[in-house]
Amino acid sequence: MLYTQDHVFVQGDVMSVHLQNVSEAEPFRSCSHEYKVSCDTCRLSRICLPLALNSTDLEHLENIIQRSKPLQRNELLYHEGGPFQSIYAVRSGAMKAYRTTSDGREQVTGFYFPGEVLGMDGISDSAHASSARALETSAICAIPFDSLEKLSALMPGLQRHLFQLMSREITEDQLLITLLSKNSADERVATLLLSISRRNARRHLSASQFRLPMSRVDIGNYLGLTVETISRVFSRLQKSGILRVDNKEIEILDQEALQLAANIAA
Amino acid sequence: MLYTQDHVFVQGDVMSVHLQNVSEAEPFRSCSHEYKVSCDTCRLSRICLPLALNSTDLEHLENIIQRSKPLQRNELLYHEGGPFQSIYAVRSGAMKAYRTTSDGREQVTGFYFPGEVLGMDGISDSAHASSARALETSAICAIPFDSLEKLSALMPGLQRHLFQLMSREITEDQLLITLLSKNSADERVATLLLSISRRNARRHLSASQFRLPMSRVDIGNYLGLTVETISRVFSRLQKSGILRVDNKEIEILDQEALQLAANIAA
DNA sequence: TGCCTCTCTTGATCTGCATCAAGGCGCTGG
DNA sequence: CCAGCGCCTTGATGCAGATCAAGAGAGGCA
Repeated sequence: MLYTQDHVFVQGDVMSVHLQNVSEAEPFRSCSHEYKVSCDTCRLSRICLPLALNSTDLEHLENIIQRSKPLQRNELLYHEGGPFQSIYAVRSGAMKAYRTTSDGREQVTGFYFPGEVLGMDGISDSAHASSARALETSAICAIPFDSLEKLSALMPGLQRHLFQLMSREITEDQLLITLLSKNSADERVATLLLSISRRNARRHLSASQFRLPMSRVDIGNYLGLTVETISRVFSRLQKSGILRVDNKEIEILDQEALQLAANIAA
Repeated sequence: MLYTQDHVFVQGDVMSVHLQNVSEAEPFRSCSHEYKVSCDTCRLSRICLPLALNSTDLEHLENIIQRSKPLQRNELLYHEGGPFQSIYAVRSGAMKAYRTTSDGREQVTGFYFPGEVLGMDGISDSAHASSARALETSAICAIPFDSLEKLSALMPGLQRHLFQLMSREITEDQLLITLLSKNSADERVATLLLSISRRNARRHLSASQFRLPMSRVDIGNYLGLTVETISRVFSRLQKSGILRVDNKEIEILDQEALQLAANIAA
């Protein structure tokens, strides 16, 4: 129905095709020279792995990280039920994670920007509990989890960092739960915009002007609202002078008013 | 949270004793002989600590676990913003976890029954991101996290179980997100009842008859609904012959119909 | 024993968002 | 260049659940 459109159109088939073809299906298995990047030259390392790792430790970590050619828009990174092997760090682009309900609808559970890590929900039973798809062309680092486990037993800082990363994911999910349970449509949208704004700032990008990588459908899905409502909220916020909206281009004109509109805990 | 029924759990339910002395403020700081219990005699160990730990490992784990006198109904176990020191396993009774929004309202983020572990949201920044309160008289095992970290670096099985435990929490939060975002009042309530039923079954209690430890207010809060709606849904489910409701006593008369009413992915 | 308070239930009404419907804009490919 | 399809916007209407209101139980305590 409403939410199925971009989902019906491909996935399953494309994925199974990919699964037959080694290089496509397991893009991270063979990392070629061309995508070689190292953590210590990565501009995101401060965000992505803010470990107090010494250089030998960092080298060990780098040795297990795999990179592949970038994912194109709408390409799947992993899918629900598929074998869990790695967690993933976004290097560039943007991803969405979602699960599919029994009646075939999607629930978007999160958006992931450069420096952020996804895929940790697959650890508990060795299968991914959600799917992840590129919202635009995206470069991803895959970190094989079994190697990571072994390494982190040897490197206390890494172990702690992993626990913290997962704990943060829990905290953020709880914030979303609260948002869905207690806040109005306007508040939800305002909160999402502020979240994106903050995450941009963390990467030294503009906190007030950015392009949304996701569609209105995805936003609505994530926030438990319909496309129409998202569209109306954007119009409303624009009319009241808080935002300038031009399709996916957003400019926050009045940060304080937006914060007020979000009306949530810190 | 929802859907926890058949997972593998980790931790420690059980436990041992020790500690130095007691105060109301830090109930676990001090604990005495009287609360001595050991993991290997705990009826919940299969649920709480299904580790393939050998007896030496188990002994090590037990040595770090602290127990105190039971919490009374409405007593706080930890509170939002308070220093994070331990994660907690419920031995008996029931707990709720919740966060407080900026405008002072509560959002219940989970209910925890014997054998289940809570408090992991505090790891990321050394302060609890939520509060936890006893719904009834409850016995709790505290597991100091720094000791647990050190132990788990030495015991690969323990490390893995911790990762799995946290991953499971993420997965369950995502199911709640989906429930709040996509399901009707009836579906939400039915899903919660089924979740509680399954978790009872896991502890070899009746899956069809039980007493809800939480109030209608807490249920509504957790499910993003008002008390009145919860009450009406209970009445409706009773009228249709699916439940027998007598205040907090619930009997599931038609499991299949309830499952149908829940209408969610497995 | 009876009062007080807290929790739950039920009814009446209101409202925010979903749903239904229609049209516009901006790609992309012929 | 236009056709067609995604994607977005806007308007009209409907409905699930919130809100408001009023009692009824049930437990704690004097």
